[in-house]
Amino acid sequence: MEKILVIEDDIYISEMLCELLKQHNYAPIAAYSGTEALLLLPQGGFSLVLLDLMLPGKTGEEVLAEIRGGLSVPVIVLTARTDKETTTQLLRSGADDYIAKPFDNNELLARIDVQLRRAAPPKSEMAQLRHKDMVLDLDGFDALVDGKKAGLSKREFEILRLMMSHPNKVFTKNNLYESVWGGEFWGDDNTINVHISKLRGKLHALSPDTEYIQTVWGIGFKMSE
Amino acid sequence: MEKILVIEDDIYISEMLCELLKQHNYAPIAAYSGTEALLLLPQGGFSLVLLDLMLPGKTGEEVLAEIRGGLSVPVIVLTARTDKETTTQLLRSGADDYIAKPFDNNELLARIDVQLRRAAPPKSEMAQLRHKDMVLDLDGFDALVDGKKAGLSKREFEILRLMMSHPNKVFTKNNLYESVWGGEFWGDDNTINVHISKLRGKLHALSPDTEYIQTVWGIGFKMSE
DNA sequence: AATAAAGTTTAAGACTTTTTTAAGATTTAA
DNA sequence: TTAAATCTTAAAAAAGTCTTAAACTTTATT
Repeated sequence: MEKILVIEDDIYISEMLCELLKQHNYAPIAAYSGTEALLLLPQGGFSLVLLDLMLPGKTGEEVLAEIRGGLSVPVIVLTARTDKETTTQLLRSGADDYIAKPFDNNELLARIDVQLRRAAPPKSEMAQLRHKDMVLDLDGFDALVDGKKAGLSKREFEILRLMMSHPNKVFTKNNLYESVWGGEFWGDDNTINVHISKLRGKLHALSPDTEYIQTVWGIGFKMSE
Repeated sequence: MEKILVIEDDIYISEMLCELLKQHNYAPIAAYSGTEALLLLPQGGFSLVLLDLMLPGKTGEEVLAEIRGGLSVPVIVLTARTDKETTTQLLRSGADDYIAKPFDNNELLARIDVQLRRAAPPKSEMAQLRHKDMVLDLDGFDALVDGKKAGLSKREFEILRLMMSHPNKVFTKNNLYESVWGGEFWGDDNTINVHISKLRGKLHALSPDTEYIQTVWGIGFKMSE
């Protein structure tokens, strides 16, 4: 969950902000002065800073300058002054965005979204397949359930990739053998069964109550409904 | 010089924009319709898009959707509608920022600045990649662990640079060979293994207890978790 | 309910891939 | 041109995966 530092001296506004952020699944941390903010910031872990301009201790401008001196966290400034002079100056001095007080909750959330999306390391590719709560990471060659890795072997991964790219198809052993092993299927082969078993075992370890691979008796296997 | 695509059907505004951009050392390219923009975009090279919402051919919203479908170029929308509804929707649907028409030149320039700064991380930061306690110094062509140099060879450095720029991806030997050696991979080649081994040896000398490069059996290598 | 057929699981050995070492070939730098 | 560094090849050792086989379980059929 993304930690957001809320730098705002007005307790009423601060609480309102934190409440709003919590409701939208962020983890807000409140700082009530510029100095307090500068104490909290180096401990890191913040994905974004919401900064009120008028602060006791240090002004928002000073805080902004110090943040920009050493950190790359995105900063959205809350300001009552919306004249072009001020806002332009703000953007120039390192703010990533600003929003006028009083602000609209949805616009604030949208702007937070944009900054977080921007700041997030550019995911090289969203190369992934999904099935229920499992993600098959095609770059990482592994399956994940809420971030936990299954540790698939190559064959296991390839079976899953094949099946997940056609989630409604039932794969015969013949199908699987030809795609994954790349040869013709010799009827009396138990290899696939063993691999499916291992695969289920690894997925089961991540999420004991979910069935991912379904047996279709007399035919083969498919991804569960 | 940064190329900026100006998508605006009003010739007067378009020229004014291009003139402003030229004066500030950008290279503006004008598109006078959504369809024209979509023809120009794939040819790439644009650092930023200025998008008017009301367009002939395709609406701005459609153009925005198509851009977001495949490109990561930042988009600033020019809009006359500034109600929260519209602007929030814009940001949600992939715009990076918007500016109200008629706009203030300085504010526009500031916002362009912000987006370009965001899109192209500052070079000082670009000049290094980090992984655990190791820093890959792209200027110095070497890896460092608390200031100590690994003394990488060219190939070793390039392997590490490739892998560290996609820290979650598993690189097959094919991947590595094609990127680092620049040719096609000849399956029975042990060269990469030897280089990885040497590389690990040098990193190990700097930090004996840290694993930097992880083997993914049957597939390839990746940066360790 | 008994039987046959199909699927599942386990464990051990076969097999493949990776690691390491060392020597020879090639490239780079002085 | 020579010396040094780097790269490639080769081979043996180490590590991990895959297949086989056998015992067990579930499902379908008579």
